[in-house]
Amino acid sequence: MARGKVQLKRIENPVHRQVTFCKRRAGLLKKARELSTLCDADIGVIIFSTHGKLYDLSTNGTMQELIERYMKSSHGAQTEQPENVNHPPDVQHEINLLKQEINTLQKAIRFMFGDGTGSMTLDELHVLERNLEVWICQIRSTKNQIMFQELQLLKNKEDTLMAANELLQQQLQEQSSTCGIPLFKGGIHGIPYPLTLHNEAFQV
Amino acid sequence: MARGKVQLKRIENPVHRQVTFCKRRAGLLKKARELSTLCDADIGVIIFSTHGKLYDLSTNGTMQELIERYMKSSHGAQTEQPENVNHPPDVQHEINLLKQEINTLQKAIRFMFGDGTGSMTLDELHVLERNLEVWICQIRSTKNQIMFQELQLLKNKEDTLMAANELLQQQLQEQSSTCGIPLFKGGIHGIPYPLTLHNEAFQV
DNA sequence: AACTATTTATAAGA
DNA sequence: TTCTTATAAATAGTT
Repeated sequence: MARGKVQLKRIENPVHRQVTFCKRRAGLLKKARELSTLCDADIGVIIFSTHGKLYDLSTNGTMQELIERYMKSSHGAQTEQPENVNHPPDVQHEINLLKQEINTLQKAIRFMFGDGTGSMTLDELHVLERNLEVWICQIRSTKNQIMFQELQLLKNKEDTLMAANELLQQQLQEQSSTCGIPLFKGGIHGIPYPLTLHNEAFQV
Repeated sequence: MARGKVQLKRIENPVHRQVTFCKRRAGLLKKARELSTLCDADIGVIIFSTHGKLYDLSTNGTMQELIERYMKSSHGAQTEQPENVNHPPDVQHEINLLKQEINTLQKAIRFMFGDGTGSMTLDELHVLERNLEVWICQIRSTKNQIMFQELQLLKNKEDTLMAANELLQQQLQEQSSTCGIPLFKGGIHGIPYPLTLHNEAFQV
């Protein structure tokens, strides 16, 4: 783009091509980063050079995450052969509702980070408050579920350990009575459950 | 890049942001195609707009193929590191905290939209719950502020209207006593405050 | 969507 | 490779 117009075809001179590749690659990645920053977009760029060397960039999170998101979204994506699909009105309505919700959420997140002033209307705040309450309920329910599962897990562990303990005690007892060697002063019965874990984590 | 330098940060005006997104997205994809053509490179670009809409381009073959090739090559790739170079440790700490928070928020939003399953740990859920509670408090406070302002506004309006009423009544009275024409049967005093608005919106 | 005044990117040269 | 610079391209603000 300077000192001469460029022909839009493969550069045959390999040195020239390599130099251009470096420069334009840097330019492309810079543009991608700028677009991401300015417009709050999530962008990934993958470049394989002629020689198969990989250069990549993902502006938010890892490329893995972006690719996963891509896999989920790619049905009917705006793949650069633009076929502007006109949705039927009911679908469009659904879409509009979702967009509105996303918009509210974005505003909400901005609201949360400090600038809390004028950006949201009373109605939006009201809706958001309701949503957050529902959200908290879901979270509490999920927390309970998780804690319950862990509790069960621990109980199972406890049972297993108790059974193991009993077995070990029996074996010890047999051994000591066979060999005539008491293992502890006062005999084994002074320490009723030597290996029992007294777990009190969930006894609140 | 024209008619004024651009600040490298999120464009707050949503209309402006959308326009810039369209223009620069087109620019980025064009650059990608040019680089691919000129330097015989294999390039893929994935763009998610703020609203989650997907735009993509892959210059040779399908994006699927490119992604597969990426998966194979990505070990030790020339990944563009977001200048994570020498931050002082305290700054790095701050950055890490923010990244963690962003991560939690992203998970949270995914959580909220249905898939509420295993993605979040108990600790993350706990933190999120706390944050949401704080958030709700802020929202309630903002709502109160807004409502209080509106209340003041309405009271002022009421005062103004009452004063206007009184003035009008006086004028009517003078007029009727001057002309000797009673405007209503039973005289004006039968309707004490004809123009008073009985606003009960905030008397809950 | 079209128009420009400017900024940015970069091709060629050093 | 890196820098410089003339020029092509991209695009911010405007209509």
